[in-house]
Amino acid sequence: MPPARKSGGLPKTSYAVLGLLSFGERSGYDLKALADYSIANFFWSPAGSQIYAELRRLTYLGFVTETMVRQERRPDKRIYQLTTSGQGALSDWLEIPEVEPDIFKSTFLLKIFLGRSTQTETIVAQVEERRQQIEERISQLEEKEATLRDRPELAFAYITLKSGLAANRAQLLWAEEVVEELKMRDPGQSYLDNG
Amino acid sequence: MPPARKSGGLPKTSYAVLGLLSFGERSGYDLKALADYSIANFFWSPAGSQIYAELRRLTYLGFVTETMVRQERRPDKRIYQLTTSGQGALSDWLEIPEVEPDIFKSTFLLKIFLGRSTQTETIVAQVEERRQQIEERISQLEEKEATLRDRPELAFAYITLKSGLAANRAQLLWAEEVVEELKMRDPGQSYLDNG
DNA sequence: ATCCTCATGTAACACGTTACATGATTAC
DNA sequence: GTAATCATGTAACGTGTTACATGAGGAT
Repeated sequence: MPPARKSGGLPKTSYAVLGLLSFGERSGYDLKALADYSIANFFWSPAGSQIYAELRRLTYLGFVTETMVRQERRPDKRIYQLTTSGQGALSDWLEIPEVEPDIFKSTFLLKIFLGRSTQTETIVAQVEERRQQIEERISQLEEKEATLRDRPELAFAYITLKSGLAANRAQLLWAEEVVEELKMRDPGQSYLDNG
Repeated sequence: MPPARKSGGLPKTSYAVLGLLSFGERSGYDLKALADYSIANFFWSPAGSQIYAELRRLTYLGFVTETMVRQERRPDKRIYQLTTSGQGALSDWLEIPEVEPDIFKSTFLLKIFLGRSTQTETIVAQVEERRQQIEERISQLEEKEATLRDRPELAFAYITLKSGLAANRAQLLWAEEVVEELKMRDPGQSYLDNG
């Protein structure tokens, strides 16, 4: 049995799984693939083992049902589908008006923040690498955008993708500005004062 | 004794503490306050208890030294300062060229993504509330920006703050677009098809 | 031959949070 | 009087990751 939660609903992860199952029944394995494809960028790219644990919890709670499917050329699998109760839990949650703040954690920005403890070139190099990563990211998202545009049944996926694009484009501009400014301000010198 | 790490350096949290101590010696209590003020937005707003645990680990590792300070009108406290070894660990880490991806997790975007399982008005309302939150956020950051501008000793703090501003401004535009589009596309109707 | 995909899971661990405890001083 | 600040910590818990195990089928 899963640990009882003290108060206030399931962990967000559970709702993510319920939400993915609202698009149709799936195995744990397929759910992992779907999560990686759809919500990994802004929410969750789960470890395989966690998906299976989560599905056991949801089964125990009666929010999904498990169906064993025997296969011959592939390992047997368990298919999960939302119950009415699970659908209810999902839409109840979606309707909670409170908007929680995002979780954002950037080791990269921490390093920048601590920049005075290294040479400026080190920082510049890292911002430049970050800039390249962002460019690749943007290319990927733009490809995905093309496949989502003009498909009204995927409108909400499109909207969240747009958010990612906006964020990355803003950070691209930021990175370019920073590189220029640091290169100008300090052409080859280090701060290592401390105290 | 703290658990030995299997490989490859300390947790990022340790470097955050080392980094904050590079600005000067501090008590656990003061470190928490400093973290909340400086790096909370892009990295870390630690629980009090975690700071103290982290300081014990860093002491054990020889990266900081602990000095007991007796006080009369306040509880006694322990002041921590970086050792040479700690400074070395910090700058070694800063110089690692690998740029790790940010961690981003948005329950808000998950709800948007699952929007077809509720009424559109519910989604619109949440995006509108988010928009307001972002506006407040931007105001706070702009205030901070004013205090940081033209203070070259805080240049790196200024740069990270700019990143936050850019991100929030981009999300503000996104939110405004989304609200308009959803209101136009669907003036008061719900999708609840499933399967 | 070797690797990847499909498919599910166990065990151990690390990180971080919450709740709780203590207790004096200072500000409203 | 009540609350906030200063100051440090313990205990319990929940989440998520990593490493590992198994094993057949299909691709290169």
